[in-house]
Amino acid sequence: MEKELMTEERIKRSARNVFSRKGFAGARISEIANSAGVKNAMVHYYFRSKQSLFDTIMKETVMKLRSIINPFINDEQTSLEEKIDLTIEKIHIFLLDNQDLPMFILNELQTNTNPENFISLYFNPMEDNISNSIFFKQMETHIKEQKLDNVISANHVFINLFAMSVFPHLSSKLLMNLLELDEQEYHLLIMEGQKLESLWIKKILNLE
Amino acid sequence: MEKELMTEERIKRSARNVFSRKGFAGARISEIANSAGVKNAMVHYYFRSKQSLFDTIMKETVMKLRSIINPFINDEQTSLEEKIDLTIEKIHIFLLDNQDLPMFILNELQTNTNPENFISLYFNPMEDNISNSIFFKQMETHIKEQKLDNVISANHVFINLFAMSVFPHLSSKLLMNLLELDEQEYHLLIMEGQKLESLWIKKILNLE
DNA sequence: GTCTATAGACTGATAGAC
DNA sequence: GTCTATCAGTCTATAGAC
Repeated sequence: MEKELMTEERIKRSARNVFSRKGFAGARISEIANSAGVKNAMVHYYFRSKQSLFDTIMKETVMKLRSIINPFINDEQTSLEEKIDLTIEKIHIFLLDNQDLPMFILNELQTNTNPENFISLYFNPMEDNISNSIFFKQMETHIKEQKLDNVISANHVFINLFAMSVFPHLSSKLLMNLLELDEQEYHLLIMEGQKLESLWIKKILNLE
Repeated sequence: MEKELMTEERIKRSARNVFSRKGFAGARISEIANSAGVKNAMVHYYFRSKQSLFDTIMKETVMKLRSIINPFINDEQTSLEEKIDLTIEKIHIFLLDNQDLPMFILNELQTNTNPENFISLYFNPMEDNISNSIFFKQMETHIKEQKLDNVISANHVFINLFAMSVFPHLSSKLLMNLLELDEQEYHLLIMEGQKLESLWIKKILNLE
């Protein structure tokens, strides 16, 4: 029983790693098994098939992301300003620990012939719908109050908020090369960037 | 001779499509061949192997992107302001015609065990190095003149400029779902976003 | 639960006729 | 240049011993 949980968890950890580096099609059961220190058959014993192992991993990962984001996105107590800071900070912290996650999600989304089904499989259309969140409504209200609504919409702000927080992690390898930075320098740049992004989004919104 | 070029071009067009949707590992020679209206053996006749077909496509695509970006990145005549507008505009136009390109490049970069080799295979470290471009130097000079250099660096601006122009295309499917927009609405949003991004980058830099 | 052995299906690549 | 046929290798998945 003790060992059972150990093995299952080791396989999942290895699978997270291999799937996010190679994608579903490129991942090999043998690599997942080897890297977990077990034989191929064990992977099938615990998860039946490659596809169901993948689904398990993906569901858990998205769930973890949702559990971090959703609570304060819908918190009525915090201000728009606080939410902006928090979102950017939480996303950065999460992605530093899960560097491969954005590619993991986007990659399989792209590969899938039916993206709508894929998204509805892992996301909850009611809870995860940003347009219905308190955050979104606060943003809309602010834009109207500041009379910015003839130039921007909440959608624009959200897209660029995600762009600025996610893209640096997503394209780290390419950017490190194009900007000629080593891993440490780039890491430092991302940390500095976090504060700047908050500042910029607020500047765009005439906040503070 | 006439037919030779036709077939070769049809295979490449089909390969571009399949590779960017499925990635290298997920792509099938048979799908590329079928979609091009030829038999499997023809793909090998013209391109010898799956890998060399992929390399050909990737090289051509990156070359096309470079040929669009590099000329005005290093144009001494245009101002910093003009370069910002132009970069954002050119990237948007290019990505509208090549929606799958960012994933195509990033995906295979991630998959590769040795990203440095991959990048040096398709990019030219001398010409494509942003840090050495006129654009980058103009940016640095401006930041110093405006005494912004204690808060931002040219690197930050470039990362976010790319983030804002590329990310909306990269994550279109996910964002359309999370924001509850159909293809037309999202397309309109991206077009509006283009002007805003130029404005925002300039606002950040105290330009105009 | 874990192992070895192997089935069964698929895929990239080549040979050879036309 | 284009086709059919087929090989050789790889990979997922299962059967069965322990």
